[in-house]
Amino acid sequence: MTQAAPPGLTLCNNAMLRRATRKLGQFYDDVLAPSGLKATQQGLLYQIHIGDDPAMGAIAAALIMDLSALGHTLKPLIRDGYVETFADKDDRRIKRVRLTPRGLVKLDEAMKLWSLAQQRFEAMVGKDEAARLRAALDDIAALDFDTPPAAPSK
Amino acid sequence: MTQAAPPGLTLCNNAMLRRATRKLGQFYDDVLAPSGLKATQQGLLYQIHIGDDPAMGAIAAALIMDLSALGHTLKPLIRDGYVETFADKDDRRIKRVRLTPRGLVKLDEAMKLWSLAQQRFEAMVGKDEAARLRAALDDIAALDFDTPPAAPSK
DNA sequence: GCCGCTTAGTGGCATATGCCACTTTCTGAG
DNA sequence: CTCAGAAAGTGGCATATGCCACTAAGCGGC
Repeated sequence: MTQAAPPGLTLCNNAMLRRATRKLGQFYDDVLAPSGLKATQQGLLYQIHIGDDPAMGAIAAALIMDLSALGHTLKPLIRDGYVETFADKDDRRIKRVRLTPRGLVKLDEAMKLWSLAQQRFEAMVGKDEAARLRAALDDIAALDFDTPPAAPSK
Repeated sequence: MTQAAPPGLTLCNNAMLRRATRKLGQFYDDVLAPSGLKATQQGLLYQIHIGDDPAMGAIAAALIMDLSALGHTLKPLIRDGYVETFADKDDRRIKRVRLTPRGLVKLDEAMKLWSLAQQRFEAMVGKDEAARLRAALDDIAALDFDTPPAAPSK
């Protein structure tokens, strides 16, 4: 099943985005299951990995997610010993995050599975189409919705 | 800020999708805020509205969401008196859902705000681009990931 | 009519995300 | 130096979503 959405539903950009996210999320989660990580967690570990002991705020900004949401999402990963935090040397307000050796191993394991999911997905929609899609999504992520309809001076 | 994602991040189709969903979700939620509904709730009310006393399973299938997740999401809406459920006359396993008069009024109110969000968004990315994006998302939603790489007979 | 299989939901548990109210630190103006 | 205001996180509360184990109801086959 999983038919094309009924005309009425197909019109809302946000609803369609969420719908596709649920679908794709289930797929990536399934493939990542053997690692015990969810796709969101794998993504978060990766984000931390490619950063240089990133501050929580920096991670949240990169992923466009609420700082507190990041804090919550980080908890199970800390609990399971994959990541650890430590205060910045110069600014004690800042809390930096890094992978533990165990987290690094787990990320490696997860990345292999991620590759499979990624490849399977791109084999179905086509590499070009996937790239186009990611570009479109990145554009959306970069939009500036602030300006209330009629933007004032500042 | 909200920079273009660092190269490394931009590669995961799933991560990019979630990231864009968070961003767009915040926008639609903001615009819908005056109604007291979240974009997800407005979407759910709408889905129920355009259906003919849809069964929970039907709604879940249309939105590609877990049946139990739908049940949970429905609770606050029932609590607030926007929707009500009733057993199907012929099959007592089936629980149908419909808007209450109050829910209908609230949906009308929310749809007006939704239109604003929708228009503002499409004004920024362009109507065509938006339509193209929705089509791509619908395609993803329609994919069949079941077949484990090498699909056997049955 | 009875039994096993399937279908539709429910409840509990866990993660994903957000917003808001605070607390702790920093910073800059005077 | 001192204090108001900004910046970075934390905790609590609420919704969004999923998976799994169950329960209740149809459906067939014999």
